[in-house]
Amino acid sequence: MSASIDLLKKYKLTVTPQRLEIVNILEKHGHINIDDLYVELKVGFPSVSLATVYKNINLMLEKKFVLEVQIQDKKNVYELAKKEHSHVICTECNAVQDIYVDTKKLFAEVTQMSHFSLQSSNITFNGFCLTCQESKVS
Amino acid sequence: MSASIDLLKKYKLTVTPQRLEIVNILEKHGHINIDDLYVELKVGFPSVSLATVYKNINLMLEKKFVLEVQIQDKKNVYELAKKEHSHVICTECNAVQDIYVDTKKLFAEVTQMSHFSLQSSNITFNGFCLTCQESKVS
DNA sequence: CTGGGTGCAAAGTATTTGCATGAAC
DNA sequence: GTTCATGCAAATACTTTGCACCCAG
Repeated sequence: MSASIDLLKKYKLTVTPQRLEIVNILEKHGHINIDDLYVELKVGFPSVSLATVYKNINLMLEKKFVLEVQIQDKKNVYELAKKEHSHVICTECNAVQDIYVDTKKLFAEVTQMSHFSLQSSNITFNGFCLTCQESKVS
Repeated sequence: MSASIDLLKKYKLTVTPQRLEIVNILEKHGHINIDDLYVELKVGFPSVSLATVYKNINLMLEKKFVLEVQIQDKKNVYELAKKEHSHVICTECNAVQDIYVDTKKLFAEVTQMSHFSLQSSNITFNGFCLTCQESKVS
């Protein structure tokens, strides 16, 4: 995947096989937590260390092409940065779905009420995904 | 403060001086993290242990009359549960302000888009509070 | 009294750091 | 060749647990 190489170069990070694979795993999963990322990285790099995962994710967070998503009562997950969006999380199976909500009005409303100068928002919804809703009925 | 006593009794928790003070501190601060809570609790109870703080906060979270608020890149803060609301957080001074946003439309919109059956939402905004805006200009 | 709470110390979990070796450029 | 990343181990940070003693009801 040369797209991953380009991404690393764009952000002035040395291209290493481990880094490439981290980007590919993020790409593939959409959202993944540190431990799962580590497990999956081990498939290709059995001797990789958790420290390497942390160091790289932290670097990518600094460069802001990876974002951290906090999920109530669960471990943070990471995703490649793309168009700003919100998340819907399944309480049952932990699935994370991106959702594009128009926050303009909300921003205006909150700005007026709070008198803050707003920079960003974190919006997540919790509930049950279609699959888990169905399996609960049965 | 008998209100705090009533609150503990309502949730079937033994009334102890430490617990009362924790509730009072939460009441007074609105939002506070574990460490600050611990420091403040020590004023009245110099020999209190951090374990006691954790145990009690966890109990209160279970009983759901205290809520945890996750803040991007900062330590979680805790608040007494009240009418559902969102938060605006100052990136500079960490001030947390409650904000009452109407989420009905948002819920409907997101339900339709995601096909999730939604239970709850977490909405936080980040920016600069009035005080910090002013001190940045000067 | 008796059950539950507190405080201490130890254990557990999560994350970061320092450093020697080795890979990238 | 020089810089930077990796992997290991140790250190740090955060949170939970077990247990002896004590307080609340």
